[in-house]
Amino acid sequence: MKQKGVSKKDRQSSLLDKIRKDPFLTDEELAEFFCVSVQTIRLDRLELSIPELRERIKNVAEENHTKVKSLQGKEIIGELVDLELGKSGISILETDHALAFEKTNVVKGQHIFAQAESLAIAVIDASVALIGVANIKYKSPVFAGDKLVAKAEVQRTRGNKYFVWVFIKAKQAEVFRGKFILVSFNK
Amino acid sequence: MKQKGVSKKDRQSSLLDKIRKDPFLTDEELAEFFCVSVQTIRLDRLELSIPELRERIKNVAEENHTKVKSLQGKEIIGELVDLELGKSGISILETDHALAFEKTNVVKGQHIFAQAESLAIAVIDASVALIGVANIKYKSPVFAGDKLVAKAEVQRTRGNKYFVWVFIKAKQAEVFRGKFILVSFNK
DNA sequence: CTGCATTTAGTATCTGGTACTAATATTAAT
DNA sequence: ATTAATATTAGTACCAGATACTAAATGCAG
Repeated sequence: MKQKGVSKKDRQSSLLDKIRKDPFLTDEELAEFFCVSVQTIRLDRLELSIPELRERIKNVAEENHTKVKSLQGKEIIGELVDLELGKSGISILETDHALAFEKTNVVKGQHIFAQAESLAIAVIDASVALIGVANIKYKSPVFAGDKLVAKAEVQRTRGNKYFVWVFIKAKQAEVFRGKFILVSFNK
Repeated sequence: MKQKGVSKKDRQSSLLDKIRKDPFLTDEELAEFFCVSVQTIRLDRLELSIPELRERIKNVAEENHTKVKSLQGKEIIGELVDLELGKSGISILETDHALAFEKTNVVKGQHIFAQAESLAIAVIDASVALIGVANIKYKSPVFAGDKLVAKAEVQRTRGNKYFVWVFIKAKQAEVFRGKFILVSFNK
């Protein structure tokens, strides 16, 4: 049951791999690659229930289309629910497994940090502020599903420097606190 | 030059919008929506140089396919160039405008933080570690294009807790330092 | 040599189009 | 109202990349 080197089984598993790596290949290109006829590729796809090129492309597009949306929605990480420019702000971040470590379900610190930082920036005015120094403490781990409520308060300003405290709570408990020193550039 | 309500111009700008929002619509569906013939839709697309459905889907897919790849490639943010598990590690992150504020070209703190954090985790072993506490200082701003070299060192371990220092330099100058306290879960 | 799996070939058909030609509104201006 | 320009619709031929189906050719193993 062997031919010029590769059996049907080998070809099929290799086909799966090939298509997984590059879903943009036509049957014709695949046929050429495997040195078989187009019909053979089609039979293989049928047996492995791999959809046709157009379906594959559509799947990739659909998958990531929704992903991009959710990323765009997070220009400011978390939802800004209150804002007094130059004074204070509140944002809420609904965490989920996408933000957490797979095995432990613990939300990655960078997301918590990003929420705090983006809120701190929003309070001053995102477009022209920059983080100078931050002093941060994670008080306790956050688990996927927790709703994070971040409060930012401008402590004081000195010239073009802003000192902003951000506290984040999940279920009443404080999980994060940090001081952000922001420098404004627009005179 | 007006018909049952909508002029050509209105229809076309509305068409642009419609397709931008949902690139997965066929000419037929669009024709039905606008109550015109399929040919009219095709003329409109021609005038507005909107590609056909399959091209649109392909574009979405391709765009996000590469995006997903680069995100996957950044599971560890920055490139790991040296690693002694449980002891130390070095990663390099080439920054660009995508990581920076548009107007000021200053790299957002969260990316620097993410590099440091992911390196700290990598040194211990990503799969089972978690950030407990971090104490961070941004020493000076980083500009898009700067190459960030992060060094991590495990200072000491106590039980399942690891104390890791991370320093990041850009052009010899230290731009970041932080202490990460990691807790390992796998006994 | 026989028999079954595998591979190849070929035809009809489908979708969602392009490219092109031509006819038919619609409407503004004279 | 008539005419000219604009907009819309209709219809045909064709294409890519397939599916679905039938049939023939080629292993290759027992």
